[in-house]
Amino acid sequence: MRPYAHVLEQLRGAGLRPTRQRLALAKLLFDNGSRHVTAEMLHDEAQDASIRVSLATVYNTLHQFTDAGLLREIVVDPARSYFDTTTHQHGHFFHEKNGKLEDMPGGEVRLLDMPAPPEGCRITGVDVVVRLVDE
Amino acid sequence: MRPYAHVLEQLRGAGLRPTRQRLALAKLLFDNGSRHVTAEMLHDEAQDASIRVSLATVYNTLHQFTDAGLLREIVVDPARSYFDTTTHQHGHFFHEKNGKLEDMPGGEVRLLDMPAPPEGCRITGVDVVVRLVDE
DNA sequence: GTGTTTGCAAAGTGTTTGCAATTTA
DNA sequence: TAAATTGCAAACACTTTGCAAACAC
Repeated sequence: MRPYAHVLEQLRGAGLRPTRQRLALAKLLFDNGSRHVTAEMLHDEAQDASIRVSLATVYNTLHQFTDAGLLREIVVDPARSYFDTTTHQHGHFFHEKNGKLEDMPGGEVRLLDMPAPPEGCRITGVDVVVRLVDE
Repeated sequence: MRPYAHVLEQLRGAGLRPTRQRLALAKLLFDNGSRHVTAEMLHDEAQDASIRVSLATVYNTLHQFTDAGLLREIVVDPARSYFDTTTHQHGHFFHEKNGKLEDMPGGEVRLLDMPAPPEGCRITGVDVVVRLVDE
């Protein structure tokens, strides 16, 4: 459980007003441990919790939180964007059958023999996705 | 340069007739070394080479080639799908600025301390993408 | 009050699909 | 000739945008 004040602080730091919608979405995202959500999943969840918020605002909020460093966008599925509440470097298991995404246990993933990046380029992130099917 | 007969063979093996469109696209894809293309890129290229082929057919062909094991789909950009002519396991550098994708040199990427997949699951692929920006 | 944020509906983007015409074997 | 393939345009799913109304400070 992340302390609630932390989010308020981060929002302020990013110049984002703590509106009803943003606070409610932050609560859903950060009060339930490590999470991996799509815009639609979060929107449905808000509806279920009787939080009135439009899908457009959910999209905006997810991107604003990502820009503020509260979320990390994970690209695994060409059809939709996932957002991860765990922002430090770590790998993922992706279940192709049902679209479920989960953190790989065991902390940071390290690569053996990582080549140097091309001349003049800086690494902004290393994504490791292990794709799974039921057997 | 992959021998041309190889593609014909693979197409036949997958039950795909070697049509004018498929052969022309195969030529563009496999006669120029390691390539990373989107449907639109390949379509434009075909146009430039005066090959009449519709975008829908390019999409179909890319997926048929992928199912036949001639291509590998790489998910790096929520906005579009990339297809890689190198099908064995290897990592990628992705230039966020211009959307260029390139193979990481040095052969297969190995992960340190890879945790076992969840119970009852089989690994179908390991994707490693290093994201880059110019500095 | 002033500037930000929201919600709606419309527009946008990449991709897929239905179906008649064409092509392959 | 029978079955597969193509091309077009329409349909699709997800995401973004324009703008008036609502809200935060």
